[in-house]
Amino acid sequence: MEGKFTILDIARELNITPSTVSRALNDHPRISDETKYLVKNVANKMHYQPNNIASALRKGRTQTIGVIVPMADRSFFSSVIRGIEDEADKAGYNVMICQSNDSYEAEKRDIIALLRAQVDAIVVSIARETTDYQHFIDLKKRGVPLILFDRVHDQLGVSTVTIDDYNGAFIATKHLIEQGCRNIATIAGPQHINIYRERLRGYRDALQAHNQQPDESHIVIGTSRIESGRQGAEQILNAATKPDAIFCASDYSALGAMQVLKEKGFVIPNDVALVGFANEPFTSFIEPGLTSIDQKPREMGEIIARLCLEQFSHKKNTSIRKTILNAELVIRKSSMRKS
Amino acid sequence: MEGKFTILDIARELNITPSTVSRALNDHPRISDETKYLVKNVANKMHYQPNNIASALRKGRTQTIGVIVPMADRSFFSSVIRGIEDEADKAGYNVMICQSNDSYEAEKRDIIALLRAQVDAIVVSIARETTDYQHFIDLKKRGVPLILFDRVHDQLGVSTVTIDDYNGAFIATKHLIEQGCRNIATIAGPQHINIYRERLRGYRDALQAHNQQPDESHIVIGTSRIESGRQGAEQILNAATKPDAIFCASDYSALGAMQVLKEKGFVIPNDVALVGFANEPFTSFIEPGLTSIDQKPREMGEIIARLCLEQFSHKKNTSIRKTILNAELVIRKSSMRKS
DNA sequence: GTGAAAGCGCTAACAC
DNA sequence: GTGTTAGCGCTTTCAC
Repeated sequence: MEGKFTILDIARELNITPSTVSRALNDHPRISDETKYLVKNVANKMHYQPNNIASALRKGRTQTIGVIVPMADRSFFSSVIRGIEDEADKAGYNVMICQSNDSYEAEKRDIIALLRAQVDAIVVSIARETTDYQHFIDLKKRGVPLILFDRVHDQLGVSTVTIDDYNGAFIATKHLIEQGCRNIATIAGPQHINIYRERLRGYRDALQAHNQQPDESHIVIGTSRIESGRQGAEQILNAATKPDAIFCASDYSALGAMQVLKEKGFVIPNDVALVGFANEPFTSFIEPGLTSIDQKPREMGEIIARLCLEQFSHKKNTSIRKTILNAELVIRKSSMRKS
Repeated sequence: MEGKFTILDIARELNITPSTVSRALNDHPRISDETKYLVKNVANKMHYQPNNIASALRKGRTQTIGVIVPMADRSFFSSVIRGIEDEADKAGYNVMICQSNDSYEAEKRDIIALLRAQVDAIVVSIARETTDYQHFIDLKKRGVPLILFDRVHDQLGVSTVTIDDYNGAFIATKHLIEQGCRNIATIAGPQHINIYRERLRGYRDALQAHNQQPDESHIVIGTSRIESGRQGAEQILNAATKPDAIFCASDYSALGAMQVLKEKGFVIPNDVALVGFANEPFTSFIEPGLTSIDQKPREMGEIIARLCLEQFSHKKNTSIRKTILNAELVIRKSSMRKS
């Protein structure tokens, strides 16, 4: 009972050929309106469902975009995916999602799975573990359109979509300075990942721009996970000079830091102000609310989808585009020392 | 540069026929080990990638499982998906994920998209808005294997995987009673959804089993969202008798309730104890930690995948299986009145 | 504006 | 144990 009818059935019904039916269904310009009308009518009556597999085989395209994210349960990533889906759906494209779980091996497996599924393009936010980019280079060689977002790698010569991480970190740090903080520490992310490098740079430059020199013992490199935030906070609190603020390159590390600060009896923001990065929903419902940087995930997803669609139409034209969205500071209690 | 080589290339190279190559690649029993070895060797050397589209067209199966969840960014759902992926991957199956966003229309669109993608089975956790089940009936008629999980509908005659929501609610309520609570309110979920009906029933029965009669003004029906928890808590606090505990059918409504309780100056758990449902990660990092019911999402996903694979092999045999997993109480500070 | 014919890459009877 | 043959359903060049 699967796909009961085929274009052949429609053709027979109308005493025309399958080619005409195919063309009519696809709104081919040289088919008369009458034929189109007739064909579509019969198709509807028969509840005809096109067999996309056959179409894909013939056309060599599946109308599917593959997406690999480190973790689908981070609101940032799932929102980006939603954005991609929205735009892709409008153009009749499907989206296939894989999670790398921040693992290099899983990321490679995911790429193979998506190739096996014959997706028309692959969209990736690179796994934390990944330091070798050969699998992406191979992808390019094979001619599969590749688009990177958020956690990107610049030397790959592919289109990327990111937010302005540098500026996000800059305005976050500036905000802390404006709140009167004079010893701003930071829990950064892995420095082999572009976004975390940029965030650290933004932090440093903001301090310098306001004539503060960063205290190197106040800069710790961690990951974007809760546990790493806990360790980072411990380490910072053990430094010679006490911090009065911590800028975290991730909401999750900020959360870990918040836990440690509370456990040790520090009052947030009065003793230590806190800023995270990503504007995950939980930032608004923990106590105190966590000031963070919004990354415009939905918008990002829509842009990514449009980039894919563009590549599909222009075919050869490999115009590489680097899109950088504005980061936006969302102020909550964790950093409000002045009313 | 896509899939450069085909079985024909391998066949020519070895002076055998494509059919033999196909059989060798698929470990057909009647092919000699030597031929298999030879074929696989050449395939490797050529970096041969099978064209699954062609295979799918021929076999009428795509080796893909479609999954529709209300929201992929709820940890519960993303963990279930991870479980499905793990098991599916072992059998060479892909997983295609769609989000209904709790919308009936989106759910119908998702089903069409998955059919268009010609998935071999569809796995669904029903959207909140959905009260008409015709689209699922249609699916069954078309012969597409359908498996429901968590938010299921019993009258559909399909395999389902759920946890024991009744018992989960029962042990949660019992736990509150054992902590000395005598006025336990509840913020339930939409009663047209099986899981929320069961949870309410479990709550009622636990009270009765301990000779407490539920106060009807302490039972409010909401959704599984934060805002609904806020409203529910307001309503319960306005009742004639004051509650000393609230059992929430969702972690998110529990979170909303927690916010309201804190804002009004109630101490949790001493004034009002709180229990949620789902064991979302945030339950462990809010203050106080939220006692909740773990739904074994990973396990659930694995079982779902295995059910799919089973259906693929038995083909016709429509043995319907209702799997019910045990719910597990995870006690945190929000309900600990006794040490 | 429509038809004829070939073929995308693979699989599965049916042969022997 | 391997070859022959046909075809999954659709698209697309080339005709006219």
